[in-house]
Amino acid sequence: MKISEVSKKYDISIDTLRYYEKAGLLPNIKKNSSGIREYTDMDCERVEFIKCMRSAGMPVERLSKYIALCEQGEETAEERRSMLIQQRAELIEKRDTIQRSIDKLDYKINIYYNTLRAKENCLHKTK
Amino acid sequence: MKISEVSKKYDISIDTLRYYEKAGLLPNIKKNSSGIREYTDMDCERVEFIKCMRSAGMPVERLSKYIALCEQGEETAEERRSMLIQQRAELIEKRDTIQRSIDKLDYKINIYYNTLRAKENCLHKTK
DNA sequence: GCTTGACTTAGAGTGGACTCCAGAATGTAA
DNA sequence: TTACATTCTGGAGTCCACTCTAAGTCAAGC
Repeated sequence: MKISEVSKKYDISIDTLRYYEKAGLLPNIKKNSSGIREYTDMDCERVEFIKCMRSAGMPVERLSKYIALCEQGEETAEERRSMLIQQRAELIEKRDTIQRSIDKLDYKINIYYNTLRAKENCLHKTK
Repeated sequence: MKISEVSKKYDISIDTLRYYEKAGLLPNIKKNSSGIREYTDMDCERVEFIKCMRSAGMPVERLSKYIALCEQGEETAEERRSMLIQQRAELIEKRDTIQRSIDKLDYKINIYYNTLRAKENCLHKTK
């Protein structure tokens, strides 16, 4: 796949794909004789994983470190696994923080609702 | 309350508190005769709300707009409410995105677990 | 052969949210 | 009263994650 196809498939800009590559998130992308990138299926899977992690806010640098470990082979499996566990813990924290905001918003939205209804009610009565 | 106390209470840096003020998130902070800020209980409540929303990623600019509406009085209640509803929807989206990442991580962590266990098992047998 | 469009690079620019700094004034404790 | 901490202001600097620009290469179609 060429870069524009990958870009469309995953809805990630071409610039961003090249940026990720420079940042070490997509090592070893093959290029044809005239220097044009050719993404393999494995590259695409990686793009998908990156997209998923980035959308949850995992920093590019940490992702880069994780992928570097992947490239080093089996002996880094344990370390990679513990990175993922760590990341998972952070995301759970983040999710819960967001949930608390949602709860606060629900509370406030309800107050507005009651206030506005009370007002309307009041208008009704004075009619 | 003085700025350093507010800073400690909510774990927000003094610089950030002043930055929020400049950005319109904390309008009308009173200052004493020598120009030193004195935060009222209402200011503090606002700081807490800001902290909650910011920790969930609500942009400073939107927060600033919301607070400006608050300052305009009752006739903006409807608009404020719909801003909160909108924000709530975005946070639910965000929370779900993070959940999908967590699910993906769970899946991967499990694969590592199985792989590592299989390896260990193998070592056991060859002993 | 020439244009068009997709690709390449290195490097500069942007936006958001802080974070730090210099220099001045004010407050507090020994 | 001397020293040290805290506050103030305006503005500069930083970090992250892109995003854009300029200048160039290459393949396909007319």
